[in-house]
Amino acid sequence: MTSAADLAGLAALLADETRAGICLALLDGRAWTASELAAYAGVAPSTATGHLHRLVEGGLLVQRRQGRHRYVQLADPSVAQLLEDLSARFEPPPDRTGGLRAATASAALRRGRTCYDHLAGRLGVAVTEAMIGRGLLDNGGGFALTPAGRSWLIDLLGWDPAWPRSGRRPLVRGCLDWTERREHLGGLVGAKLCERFLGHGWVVRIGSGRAVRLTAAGQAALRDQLGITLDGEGV
Amino acid sequence: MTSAADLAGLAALLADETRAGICLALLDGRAWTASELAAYAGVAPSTATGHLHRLVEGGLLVQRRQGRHRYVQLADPSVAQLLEDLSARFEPPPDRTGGLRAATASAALRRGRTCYDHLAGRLGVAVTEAMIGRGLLDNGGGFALTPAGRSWLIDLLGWDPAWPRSGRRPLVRGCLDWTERREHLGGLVGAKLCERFLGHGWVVRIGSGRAVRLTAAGQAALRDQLGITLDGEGV
DNA sequence: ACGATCCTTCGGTGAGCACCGAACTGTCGT
DNA sequence: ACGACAGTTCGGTGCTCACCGAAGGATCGT
Repeated sequence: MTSAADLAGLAALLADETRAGICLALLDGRAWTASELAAYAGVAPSTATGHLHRLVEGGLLVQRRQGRHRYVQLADPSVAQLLEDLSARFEPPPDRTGGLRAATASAALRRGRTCYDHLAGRLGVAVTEAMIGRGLLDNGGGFALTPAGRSWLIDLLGWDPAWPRSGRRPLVRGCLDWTERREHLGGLVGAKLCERFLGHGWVVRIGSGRAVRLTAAGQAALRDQLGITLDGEGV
Repeated sequence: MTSAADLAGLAALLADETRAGICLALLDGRAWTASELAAYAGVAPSTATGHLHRLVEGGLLVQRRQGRHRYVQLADPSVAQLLEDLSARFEPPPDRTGGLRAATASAALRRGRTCYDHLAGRLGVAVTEAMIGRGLLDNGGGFALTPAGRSWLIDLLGWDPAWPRSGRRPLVRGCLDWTERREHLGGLVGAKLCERFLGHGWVVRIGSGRAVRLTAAGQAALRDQLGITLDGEGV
């Protein structure tokens, strides 16, 4: 028997626009630092500290301290699921053939989607895993780029990851995928890859959401570049 | 793209303990009057009025005016789903074998569960439908008990529904089942039946949530008493 | 050792809001 | 027509809480 106080307490965590914004930002699966989130939400660092404490206390977020940084992240794929369920009430009505459409929409999301600015879902995970051994090193809990990976990226993107970078965003970063329960590739390289995939029409967005579909050109490119075969399909 | 303000606004509706309690009460699918809810939540009628306005405005509840009464009800099965998703975070962890377990858990809920204090799901609907024509009258949108139904209950429960009752809770009441999209039996009789089913071990709770499972004894009882056959199973 | 950076703790301020009682409107029963 | 009852509107009160700036760790780079 769940008490009303429990439910109210959980809801109160999301009832503030700043905290809600923080949670939505974290929906990308990345771990953000406290000040990144403060800047993103447009509040003072001291204010963000308080919010993060409440969210961690409430079990929605987990934190990891690393030197003088405090990284926070959604606690659990179920939290992401919850946030997406809540957000789903605002998306344009799924309408038309109701249940079926909803089911195929969620299937499409599992198949492929953007996560923040990189690829996720089965597509994102497949690309990531194909890159492992082709230039991406998976050293348990983190990714790294080998020289071979660097030249592969230069060939594919015409972009050298070793170029001096402005921001401090890491080149490669693991990002937990909550439909696949595996990591996919985030970070600057993940974003560049996604940009190129979209730019070349290898994947196209389905509607206005985050779901993407692999095109025929994309299938060919994946076969040539990474030696993997995926069917685009569906809807 | 869902804005943080939307999410915060939705969450704020549930972030108050009184409103949360009202929504949980309405999880039984019944339509309550404003003063019933005020009494239930322990606040003044004027306070309840305000809360109900906000909840209706926010789309979580719908209202129906009938004479001097104002009946409110969850707007939609998806609202009930949302409330259950949120509440699920407080039930002891379903754990073990993760994803599969989650799928079977939701299947178990569809199969049989308690709804407030009576039976719901396929089990609840099957029992209700078997009782129709055996003493339960379905006069479109409401149930009523015939004399035959009364003696059936006396035989089965050793409890006479015609006894003077303390509260004002109706004897029988239809309760919309959002997995079956049919009505099942609520009210005092529904509660007594559920109590007896549990007390006799005809159904047992699965874990500590609301899901229940029909036992072998329960299958026999349903066959003898109502002439229906259901398989218990799963998990 | 030094300053820069990240984060935290601590008052203080202001707005929002949950609550009530009292007065009012509408509906029902007799 | 009358009182009883369901619900509403309207001030007024008090608490919670989001926010900031200033000051104080803690850690990093040099």
